[in-house]
Amino acid sequence: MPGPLPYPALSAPAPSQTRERILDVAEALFADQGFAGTSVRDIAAAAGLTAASLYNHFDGKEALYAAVLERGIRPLVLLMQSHTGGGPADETAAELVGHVMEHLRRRPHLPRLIQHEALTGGSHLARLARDWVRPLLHYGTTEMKREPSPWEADEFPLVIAAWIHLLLGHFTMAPLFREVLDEDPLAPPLLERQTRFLQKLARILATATPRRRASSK
Amino acid sequence: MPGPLPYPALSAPAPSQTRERILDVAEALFADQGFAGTSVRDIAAAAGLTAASLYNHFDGKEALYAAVLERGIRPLVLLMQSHTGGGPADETAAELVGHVMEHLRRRPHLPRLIQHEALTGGSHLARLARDWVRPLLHYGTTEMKREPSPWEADEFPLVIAAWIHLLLGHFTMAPLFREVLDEDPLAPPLLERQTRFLQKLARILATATPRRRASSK
Amino acid sequence: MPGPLPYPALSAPAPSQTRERILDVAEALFADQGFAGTSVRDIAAAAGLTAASLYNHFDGKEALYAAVLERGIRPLVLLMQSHTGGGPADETAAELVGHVMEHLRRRPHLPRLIQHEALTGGSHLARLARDWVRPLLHYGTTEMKREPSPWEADEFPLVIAAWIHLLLGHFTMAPLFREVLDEDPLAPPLLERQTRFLQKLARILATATPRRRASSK
Amino acid sequence: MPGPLPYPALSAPAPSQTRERILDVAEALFADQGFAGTSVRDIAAAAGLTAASLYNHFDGKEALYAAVLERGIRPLVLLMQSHTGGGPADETAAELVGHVMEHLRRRPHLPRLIQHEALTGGSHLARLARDWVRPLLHYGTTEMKREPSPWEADEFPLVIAAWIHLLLGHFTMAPLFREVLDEDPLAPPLLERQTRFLQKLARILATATPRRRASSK
DNA sequence: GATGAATGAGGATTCATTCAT
DNA sequence: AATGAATGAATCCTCATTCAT
Repeated sequence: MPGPLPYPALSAPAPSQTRERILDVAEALFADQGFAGTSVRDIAAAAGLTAASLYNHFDGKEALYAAVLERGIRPLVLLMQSHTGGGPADETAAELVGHVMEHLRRRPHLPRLIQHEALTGGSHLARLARDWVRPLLHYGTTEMKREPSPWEADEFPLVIAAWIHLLLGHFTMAPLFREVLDEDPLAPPLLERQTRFLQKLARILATATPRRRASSK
Repeated sequence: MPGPLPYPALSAPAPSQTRERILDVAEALFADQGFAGTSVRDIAAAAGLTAASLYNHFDGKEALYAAVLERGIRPLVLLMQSHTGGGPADETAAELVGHVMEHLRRRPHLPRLIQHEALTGGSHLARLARDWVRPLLHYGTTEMKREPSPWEADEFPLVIAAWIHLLLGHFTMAPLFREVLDEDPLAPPLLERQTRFLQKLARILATATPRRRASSK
Repeated sequence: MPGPLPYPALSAPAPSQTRERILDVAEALFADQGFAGTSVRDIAAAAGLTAASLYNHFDGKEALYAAVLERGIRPLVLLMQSHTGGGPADETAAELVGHVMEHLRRRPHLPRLIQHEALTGGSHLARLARDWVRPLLHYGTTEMKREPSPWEADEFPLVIAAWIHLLLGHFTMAPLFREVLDEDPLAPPLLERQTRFLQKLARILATATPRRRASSK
Repeated sequence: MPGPLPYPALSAPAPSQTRERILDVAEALFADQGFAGTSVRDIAAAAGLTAASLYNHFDGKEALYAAVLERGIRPLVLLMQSHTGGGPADETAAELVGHVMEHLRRRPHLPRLIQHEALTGGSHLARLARDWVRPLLHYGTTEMKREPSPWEADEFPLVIAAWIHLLLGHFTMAPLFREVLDEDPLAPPLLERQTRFLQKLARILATATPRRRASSK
């Protein structure tokens, strides 16, 4: 049932099929090769255009990149927001993991786009941090405060970060593990196992006895 | 306390101070901007040379990159090998985490180099997989078989991968989290906390009840 | 009387004035300085372009060179083919000499292009040999078999080669002889004398008594 | 009497074995690829040296080229001089052809060096013309005046030039004809046949009826 | 909307040459 | 006499971008 673009722009004014096609191929190429490693000409060619024609749709390479990032990250932000009102912690965490994995499964370029941007410290990092990481941090911290957990308060951000690493890492490291596993990390079977694995981990951590520091307190 | 190059090359034919300097700056620049985003001229300039002079030391950009990768990864491989003979699982895991973190602390560019390579599916991935990931996978799997753990056999590779994501992610995502945390993820205090956090996680997982199959089935 | 390009390409997809201009100046420069001695920038400049612009018309220096060679040699090949049906040998030889000289007079760069290619053993030699020398060899040999001549069968190829040396040599050696003669070898008067001289030689050889080897036979 | 390098060293003042080796490989490379197409580094490497070391023996690329040319052409000039006093024309011509061919057989790079220089109109053309072509022209003209021949006076230079084209062409065109003949033009058998062919041609021309002016006018 | 053509800036690499060792 | 290291200039070519059509 879901199309290639799960979050259908909500109310876009006819997204100009060509524009969308450019965004698609640009997303794939930027995710593969990063901003510096991708040429406008290659993007245009992959979209069936000349480089010159691409400038009828975007103001330049940088603007195109921004659009790709924006289009990719907005749904992720929305997904986070839609989970801010939660239930019992042990379920919510596993649920959220499931939903995020489901989202990334449909947009497998996204983690690599984010990772590229994080690595090179690009100019969109600030927005990424503000719109995506900060809310997530806030939500996660709030959640962890509500329920007992093995973690100290000053570890909360590290826990959130760890979940991001686990979720994205599976995608960003896929080419490396593809070489060494028998399966493609991005193929459905392994994606499902990874999802269940992470959910299991979430449950283990949720039920882990927070008995430490009993003496230190 | 130790110098910047803890693993003294083991078999260098005369480190040629300039060559080493080039490798240093190239490592930093490649880690920051990736292969495509880094220009030979910039590397040379950062090393106090002309681009032409750099070619007296390396056969080209690609060869320089290979040398950087080689120099960076070899110690990591050796570190893995030196831990293949382990003690009680619960200690070994935390210990290994500590040692790896200590190593990465001294060579903070390494995780980003690896991540860049993994993202772009570069030509050195195969070597990376063979020399580093595969042994690690083998060692970890063996270790997990020896002791009870919450994980099924088919989850073992995912556990290893997860640890890699956790260890490297802290470094590769540092620029992103720097924007949102009050601290620099690569500064000593947070590095130490991350180390202890991961070790704690290791212990929690090691002692988690392996209630699998018994109840779920 | 006709223009500079007597053989109107026969099947050009739109000569694109600029492209033709580039070919013209490239032909002159390659003929003067050879492939290695000619820079793309110089060609572009001579055509009133930037080097970058030249790449909108040709895929690279090598491709441009190939196009120059192709454009130069094709008419020569066609000229040869149009003379394959001959009359009495003594006339045909002199006639052919006249036609070839007339052709070379209009395209004086051609012999030097060919000579450069032959000297450096370039990658287009094989094509040159196949399309131009081999048919010429075949035709000449056939012709010589039909009429008595002073030459033995195993000398036929050497005779053909000799004619090539005589025809091209006048052009390829022009700069050298310009220094020592009072006239320019490529100026009309001397070109005409050279033509008549070669035709006279052709007639002399055609009528030379083949009395040799009378005893050996 | 002669210079430092007439034929095989006869009495050289220990020509610095290395210098000679450089000259040898430079001659071969310049003959193959021309001046522009040959790099100092390649020459040095072929001589078993570094480019820097080559500068201990020659003042630079241009000087080395000049030395190669000088060393190659001087013997040719001497050869010409030694034949200035001739006997009966019909023998002298064939004899001279034989001697020149013999000389070129031993120094097969020479024709290509000369041809390269002639093609590119290099800076050594003047010397070449003065020392080699002009005497040859003078000698040949004188010789032709002494005996009846089919040629008019104003054709004399063309006859000389033709002989040069025939003699050198066999060598400069060798790569082209190698592709199309069954034999290597520079291998002994074909070299001998070419020599006999040219000598035969010389005799034919020498005995051709000088019916000029008488009938044609 | 699309494109061919043009271009300045910059990409990696090679070149001939110098100089201290 | 030989070399490693350095370099300015030049090599071919790609880049992102513009503009008239």
